[in-house]
Amino acid sequence: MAKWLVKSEPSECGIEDFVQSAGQSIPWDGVRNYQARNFLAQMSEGDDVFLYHSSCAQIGIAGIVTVVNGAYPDPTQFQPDSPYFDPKSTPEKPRWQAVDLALVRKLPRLIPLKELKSLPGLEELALLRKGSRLSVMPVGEKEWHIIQGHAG
DNA sequence: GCCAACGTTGGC
DNA sequence: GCCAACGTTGGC
Repeated sequence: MAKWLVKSEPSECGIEDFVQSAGQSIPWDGVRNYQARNFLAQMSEGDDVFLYHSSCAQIGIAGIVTVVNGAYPDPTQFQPDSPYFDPKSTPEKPRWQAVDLALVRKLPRLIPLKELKSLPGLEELALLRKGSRLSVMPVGEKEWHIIQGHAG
């Protein structure tokens, strides 16, 4: 099973939203970057995903979620009122994808970005590469275990 | 708020 | 196809 990491501002959708959704899935929509979209499309049911909090007071990995529904056309691209509306996309040829995610567990403590940067063996992690703005990215098995082991 | 890095757009 | 201008991301 593949492993992934998704970024989100907790004010938009963070680990607390998953905790409060009580096992219900949350649509992961609004991704409007082609590289991120391509990774979304590769997600399969049962894949595990790190949830990363960005642009906030406590930046870092906050929890683990899982893919409960693989990629489907992101409905927000067809909604004129949505901030994610894309007039160039059509239902016949949808441009953007979404997946459904649900909580696995909130980490006992958030792993701060600074700490991730200090961990040996994470040099390949796209998250830590300079200038990386990718919001959906694969995580290697090795990196996954390093991070999860560190989370305790 | 600042600013570096990046992605996208659009004129040519 | 090139590339400058612009908008966005995201850490600090």
